[in-house]
Amino acid sequence: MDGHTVQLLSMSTLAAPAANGQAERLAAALATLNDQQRAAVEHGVGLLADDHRPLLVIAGAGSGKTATLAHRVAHLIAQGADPQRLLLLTFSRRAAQEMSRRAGHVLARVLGLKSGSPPELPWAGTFHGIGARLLRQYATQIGLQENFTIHDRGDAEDLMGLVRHQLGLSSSNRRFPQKGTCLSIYSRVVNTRASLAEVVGEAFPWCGEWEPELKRLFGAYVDAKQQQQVLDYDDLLLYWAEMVADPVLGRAVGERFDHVLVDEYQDTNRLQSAILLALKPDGRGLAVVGDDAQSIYSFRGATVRNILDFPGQFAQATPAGPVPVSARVVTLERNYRSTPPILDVSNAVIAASAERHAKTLWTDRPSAGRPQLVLVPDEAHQACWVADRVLAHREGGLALKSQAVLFRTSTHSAPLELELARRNIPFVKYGGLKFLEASHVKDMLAVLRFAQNPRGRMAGFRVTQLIPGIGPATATRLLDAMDQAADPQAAVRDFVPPATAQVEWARFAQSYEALRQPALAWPADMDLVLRWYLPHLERLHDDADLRRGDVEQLARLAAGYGSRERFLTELTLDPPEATSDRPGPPLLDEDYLILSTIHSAKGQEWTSVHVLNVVDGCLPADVAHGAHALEEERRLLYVAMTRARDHLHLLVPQRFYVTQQAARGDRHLYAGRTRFIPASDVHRFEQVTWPPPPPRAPAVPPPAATIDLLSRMRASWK
DNA sequence: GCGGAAGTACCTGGT
DNA sequence: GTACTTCCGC
Repeated sequence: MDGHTVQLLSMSTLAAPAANGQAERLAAALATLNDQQRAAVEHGVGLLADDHRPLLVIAGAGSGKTATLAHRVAHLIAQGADPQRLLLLTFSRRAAQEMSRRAGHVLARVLGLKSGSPPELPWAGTFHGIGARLLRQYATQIGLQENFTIHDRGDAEDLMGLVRHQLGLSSSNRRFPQKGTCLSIYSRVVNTRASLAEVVGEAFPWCGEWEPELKRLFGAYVDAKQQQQVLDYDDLLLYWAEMVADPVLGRAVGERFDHVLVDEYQDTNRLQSAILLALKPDGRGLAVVGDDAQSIYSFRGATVRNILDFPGQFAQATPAGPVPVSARVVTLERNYRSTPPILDVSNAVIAASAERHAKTLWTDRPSAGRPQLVLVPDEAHQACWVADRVLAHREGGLALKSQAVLFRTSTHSAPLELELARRNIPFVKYGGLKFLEASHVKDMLAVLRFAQNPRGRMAGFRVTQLIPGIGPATATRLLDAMDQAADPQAAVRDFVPPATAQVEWARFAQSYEALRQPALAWPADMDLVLRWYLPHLERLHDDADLRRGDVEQLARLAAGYGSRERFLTELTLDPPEATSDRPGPPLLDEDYLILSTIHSAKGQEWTSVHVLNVVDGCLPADVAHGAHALEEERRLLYVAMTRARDHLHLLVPQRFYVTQQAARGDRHLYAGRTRFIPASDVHRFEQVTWPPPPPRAPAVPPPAATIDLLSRMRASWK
């Protein structure tokens, strides 16, 4: 446990609420809130402590949601709550960091701490991150080994693919769903707690004929994971949910926390709400915050029903038996972020939404110019225009960091990235291709994971095949031998490789032995892995130089973690955003433009926001079929627009080259403005066409002289 | 059984 | 453009 926490604990327990000016500082902090925010902060705390109802805060975009949660945390602790018994859950890593930072800030102020020591909340994190921590702590009670490793999406897909192959479902004359699709179906079943039949019927109707095979596949997939002591992302929630569903363990875990606060509740799924309900069946100490208009993760099984159903889920014990208790609901509608014209267009977009909580944001910010709807010929011009505007804003005194460019799909920013690089405008991109997806990074991590958990076959399979002369068959023979051995390491030592692989095998076995030494002090592991892997990297890749940079970057990253286990877990749950093949992330103190997918932008705000490709086919994405999916696309546009404080620019490229076509293809289509901004709403925008239609070129009279060019051409061959 | 070559189907969002 | 499969020579 770190020093901050201990310090906090003693301060809050020793200090009576009124001591040393704390009450005044708390009152001053609360005075910065509006009535609704204060109601959310004070509910069930201090003088209102006998109100035990759970709390639901419906918080519109820019309504000070994070500030409200942060103040509630500070208020709780100032009133004597133990920070170590406070569980603060978010669904994304970025949101968790922001929440911790903000809460720590308010807390430091209220408790009168020196600004140099920002207090930390030990149990603030994502559902998945907290789940991983709890499962490791209770591993032995639930039949897991403490050294279990975690599969990211790629590993999980590969394992699914392997099992799919083993069951004979992969021969190409059968059109069985791809491994990625299989994993999506499986994941959805787990996260929505629905039956396979329901999920296939509703979300994957084209896979209906394969239901019995899918069931068999998923059973084998679960067996494989258990055999290997690996958990996938879904397991972090599933095992947590199953653990707390047990009355004894559920009570034990639930009683560790006096208060449970959940951010972005509209993006939680059934499994997550089941966890909360099991932790706090009477709702005491439970507070959730969300906005149904910003629900954009239904592809991950999130459901707005969690918010809608929240008020009626709880029962509290009384002498006469359990009595249903309804949640206190507080709605935050006042927007502190955007100018009235931005709010106006955002409200217009979401007003057409089919089903939603009636809620209209208002602000008393002074009015300003209308948002721009910018017509450009194509994506190249779009990139040019955005780069121009970004620079113009910066000339006007607006730092790059206060500006963001948002887009539906990671690839949409490619032309812009080129243009920015060309003009030397630094930027950082969020979302999209990950560092961890590069094959050389995967190789390195697989070695570490194989050392951490010798029963993890995916890691072992990958690593051993790096050795020349060892292919799938030999790798399988090794892993089988390890499976059957009481001591897997002995199986490595005794393994007899094919003759062609002998030298390299010995080199590997030696490194593996060293990596398995308990005395090995992290991050010394990294040096061992590097020494073994670099020769393979050189041999396997033409662009080894570039890749070596990534691998060394990974080694530097490793030094920042306390142990191999921490490194692997944290890296899987919190992957670094970018590979270093691009100009590279600028230093932290530099100024840089933000590029982000709309999904990754949630909860953020910028003074100026550009949204790319606001055309049908991109937003809504053309893969979004069905009314349900379309509504989610609408909310995506709403989320994008409500990120803007002062300037909002929506870009509409008219001609759109079709990606995913043969090289040199020039298929394109003429896209239309997104259907979410109908003609009747266009007047709310300032309309811009760029470049402006060129003025007619003045006619130039042809010169009088003429030459016989054609005969000269013929003459040159004679 | 391995590894390279050739052919083919896919392509969102994030833990 | 990539990832995965099949094919073929060693």
